[in-house]
Amino acid sequence: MAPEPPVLQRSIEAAGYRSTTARRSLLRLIEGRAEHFTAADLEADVRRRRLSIGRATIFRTLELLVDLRAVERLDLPGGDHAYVLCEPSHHHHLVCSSCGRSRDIEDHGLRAVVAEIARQTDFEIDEHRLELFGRCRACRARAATHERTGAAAGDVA
Amino acid sequence: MAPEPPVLQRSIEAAGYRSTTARRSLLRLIEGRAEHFTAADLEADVRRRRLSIGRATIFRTLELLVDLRAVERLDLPGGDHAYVLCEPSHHHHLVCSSCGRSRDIEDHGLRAVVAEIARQTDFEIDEHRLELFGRCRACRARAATHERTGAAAGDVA
DNA sequence: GACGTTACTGAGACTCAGTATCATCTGGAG
DNA sequence: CTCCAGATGATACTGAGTCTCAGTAACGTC
Repeated sequence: MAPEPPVLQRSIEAAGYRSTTARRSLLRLIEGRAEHFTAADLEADVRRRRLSIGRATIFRTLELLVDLRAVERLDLPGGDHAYVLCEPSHHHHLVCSSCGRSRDIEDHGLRAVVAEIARQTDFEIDEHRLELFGRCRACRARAATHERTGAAAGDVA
Repeated sequence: MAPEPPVLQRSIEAAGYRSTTARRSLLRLIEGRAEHFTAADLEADVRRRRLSIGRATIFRTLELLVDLRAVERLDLPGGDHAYVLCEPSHHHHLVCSSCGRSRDIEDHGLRAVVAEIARQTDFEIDEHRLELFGRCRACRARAATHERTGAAAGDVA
């Protein structure tokens, strides 16, 4: 939860893109988010802060960040799309379906599994995507507490 | 990999749903597809054969089949959704990005990887999705042949 | 076979994410 | 300061998927 430096902005500049007001604002908003968010969330954020940034620009910026691998687009179980800030290396995501936070996860033997599948099926696998959904420790703890104290079963969305 | 009997229809009936004309037609169309397909593909099919089935019904039927786990919805790398006919057990998909065919794949050690991730992150993982994309043997062979000549002795089907 | 219940249906309006177009603006190199 | 490609925002558009609702048909019962 450290207030991140403008790391996204540097990636953008390093890649030769212009540093514009719209982009800077969006990057700041995105960097402030711990959880995954949808394009609509981001748009709402923009409106709330009275920034005048067009919808198109929001999508363009997200696309840009996805290209730079600074943000990844993920497919939630419901079928919606969301974005998460992440490290620009190959990895996967573990998303807490209760609080929405996500964390990057490394290989953990997956590479071997994929290789094995490739061998057995005789496919040349050039892309794989693993997405995991569950509940993090904090959320489980919170749920347990609520149950015990008999707080009127408030489940969150 | 067998010339399917109306197995989908049986699932529908077994689950207590009605066997209607619209459903039967759709099921036949779906069972005739080896590759993954989008809702739009299916709709085009319907139109081509002059069947009068509403868009809503197409989506409703797909949803039904997804519920029955007879069909799975998958997220293609481009972000579109597609559906594939599949076994009603937990498994994953390996999709050939060249010919579009997909095949179900089993565990191959993935379960262990997921368990390991759960242990290390202290998440309670209740859903995971692995999708693999690549090129199947046949397509690789075909590509190689085309490169070498213009047409040669074809194996494959 | 006729009947009644109710699940299912098609048409079409609607929503909402994402894209395309285009006239205007602006960052930053020179 | 000048210049212009790259960026922007307004707006129209697209296309997937949903909702509604009046009408239809499947199927158990008599």
